[in-house]
Amino acid sequence: MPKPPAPAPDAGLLHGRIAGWFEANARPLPWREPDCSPWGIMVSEFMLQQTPVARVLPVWEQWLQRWPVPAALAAEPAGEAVRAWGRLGYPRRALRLHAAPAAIVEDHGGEVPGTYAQLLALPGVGTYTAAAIASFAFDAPETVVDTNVRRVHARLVSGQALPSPSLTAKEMKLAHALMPGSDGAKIWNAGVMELGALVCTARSPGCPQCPVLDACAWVAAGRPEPSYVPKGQAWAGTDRQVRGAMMAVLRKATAPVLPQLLLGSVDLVAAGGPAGPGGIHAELRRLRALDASDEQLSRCLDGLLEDGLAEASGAGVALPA
DNA sequence: AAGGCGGGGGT
DNA sequence: ACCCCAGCCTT
Repeated sequence: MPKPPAPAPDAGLLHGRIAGWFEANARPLPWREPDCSPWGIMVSEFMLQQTPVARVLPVWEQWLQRWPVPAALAAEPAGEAVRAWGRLGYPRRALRLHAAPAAIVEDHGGEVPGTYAQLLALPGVGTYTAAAIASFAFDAPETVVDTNVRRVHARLVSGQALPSPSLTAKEMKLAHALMPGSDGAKIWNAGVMELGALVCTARSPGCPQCPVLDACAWVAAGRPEPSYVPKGQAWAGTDRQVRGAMMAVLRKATAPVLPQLLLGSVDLVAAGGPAGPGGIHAELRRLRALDASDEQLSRCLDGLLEDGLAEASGAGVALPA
């Protein structure tokens, strides 16, 4: 009788090792506590889209205290969400995290829905976030693939230093194939993510601490260099920087801001106002310090209005009501 | 498939 | 200085 080819890799071994490592090494994050609501998990997932855990923690605590259920946030103006978002970055996420509860109230009786398809239909919820909420909040056997998971799979199974620039169908197929039975799905999803975040990091992986070091294809291959160089995002001088500075002004403002102040056509001293640190005046000076052109300032303000991150209010501009 | 969209801490 | 982070949406 011919010997069947050994499955490569031994998924069962990986499941046990990573689950054991996770139980012993997982960070105590509040959205992982057993009593955390699906809403709390959903808020964490929105905030964690491209923002590291350490910066999310304090803002998440404030949001959950202020808006303990989706309906509480849905009842507020969008601008309150944008203001409470603070400096987490990508403030469009705050708009979406404000719009999602409206859809939850409208379509799901105020309760975060529990299926992948229902979640995917919510504003700001893509394939990753839908799978993550379904898995972590509802223990649904969905396949969660984020940047950490992709990197772990690339190394452990594919022998590559880094995953491809964008998620491919082949990667998703591999991720599905590696999933354990539904009993272990949640721990597997969370465990692989945590392994990528704490040990199998992008820059300097802690291979000596890895629970699956002996099974790693990348280590077996001698840890080859990445086959491509990730393209970094420019920052200085970009519209994103200017938009961010304008949003910082609007968050600090307690009244509509005259557009001439944002566009730089009025002298700040002549405009008066409080000069103390931390106020709107300080944020305006930071905006001016970018030395953006009139065209760029105008383009950025128009963009913020277009995006709904700001709106006209009387003679000025303010966060959306 | 590619590009826009924040911001800060680690290296 | 540069890199990276629990991505999503539009073109």
